[in-house]
Amino acid sequence: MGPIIGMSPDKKAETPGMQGERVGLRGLCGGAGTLPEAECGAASPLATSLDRGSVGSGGSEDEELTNLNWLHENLLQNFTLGGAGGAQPSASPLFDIEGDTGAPQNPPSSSSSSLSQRDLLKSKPPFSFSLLIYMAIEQSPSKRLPVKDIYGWIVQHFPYFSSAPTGWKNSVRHNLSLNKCFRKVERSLGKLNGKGSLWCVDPEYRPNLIQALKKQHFPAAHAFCTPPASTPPATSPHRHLFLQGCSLKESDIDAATAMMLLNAAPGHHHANPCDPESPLDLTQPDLILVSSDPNQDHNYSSMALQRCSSRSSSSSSSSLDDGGPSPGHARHRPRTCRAGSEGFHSDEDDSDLGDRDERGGRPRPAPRRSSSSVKHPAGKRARRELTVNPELDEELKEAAGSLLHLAGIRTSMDLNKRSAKSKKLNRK
DNA sequence: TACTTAGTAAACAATC
DNA sequence: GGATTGTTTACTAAGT
Repeated sequence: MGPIIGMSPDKKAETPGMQGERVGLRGLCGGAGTLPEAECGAASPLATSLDRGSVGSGGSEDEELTNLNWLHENLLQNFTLGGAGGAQPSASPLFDIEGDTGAPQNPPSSSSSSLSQRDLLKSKPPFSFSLLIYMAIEQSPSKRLPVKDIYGWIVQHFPYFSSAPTGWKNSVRHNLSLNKCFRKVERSLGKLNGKGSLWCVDPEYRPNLIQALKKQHFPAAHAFCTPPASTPPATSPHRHLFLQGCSLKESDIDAATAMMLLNAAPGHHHANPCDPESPLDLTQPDLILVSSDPNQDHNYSSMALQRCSSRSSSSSSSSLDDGGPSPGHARHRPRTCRAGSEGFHSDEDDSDLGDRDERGGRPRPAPRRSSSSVKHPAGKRARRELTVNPELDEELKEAAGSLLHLAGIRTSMDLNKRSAKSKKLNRK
């Protein structure tokens, strides 16, 4: 292989702006809201999660309300710039968020922004490819997508990629292959057309991705509670965002996140881990592994949060690393375990030989390059024993109960308690 | 400075 | 045969 010129000149050129964009987009929190379904579900050919929730398993009310959708509907949409009066159907989150001010360095009231909407459309999204893929998959009704549809989703929601060199597709595939968060699912036998496999989010890593999204955006939401020197003009979309952001306390945001995490807690080892219709049961304590309390957050170090302040996208993904199911392994990884999006990898995976067979079913040929480095199979599909801290678990359950109570939701756990209580009363 | 992570480019094989 | 998909390696940039 010849010398690789890291990035093409044009991409290098856009990099400096990226930083600013990312800073600004962290401010969007809407971005969080930008789990695109929040504002563009109507425009998307893909069903919204709400639709899925109601259609999917025909689950109970609890199930629906404790779903990720709950967050979208009750919190994240509040951040959506275009939320009031209907979002622009085809607008990308980026577009929505940046609105007419664009330059994050400028306060919302600034009218000196030189970024036109066209420029914004050409701006690179503030999300890592991992998150983009995650969002795309999560948006799909079946929670699994072929690569092609992932491309499509990304292009649809981030017009930047429609005009970008096709290298990003390579990056997407690269991410899918290397990222442990994504699993390949063979198409059904009666597949109609198309080649390749379907990709889904590994439930085990879903909390990591959610956490990454959260960390990428929620701090920014908090930031919006600090009014700029001058009040945004009434017509500014940022005003909406600003006001909405102020209406939410950080605790509320954490609460929502906790619910997300509860909903997506690892350990949901369904018969088919990628089966979106497999119900989640909040009453199973072992499923709750992630705390909403930063102090209890063993998966995501505060360091990752700090990183988030300066490098949104990267930090979010790096936090995934930190937050891998094997806390404590994230750091001091041997450099041999590297490449692209291996941020989700952990050490034990590196020793997981035969992993590829499980994933793709295709035996890997001998390394093309006679490099001296030891080959480390991706080990992406390694399964780990998830240990649950009982205390943490209990706290989580309590927190979850409180959150659900605040949200007017009764978990089945709660209901069980109540029923038990009523039984006691009845006995008396 | 060393390390980590994300992104990119490229090569290659398999599949459609 | 060409396009697409999936995997892997190598490298750069940026952050810690």
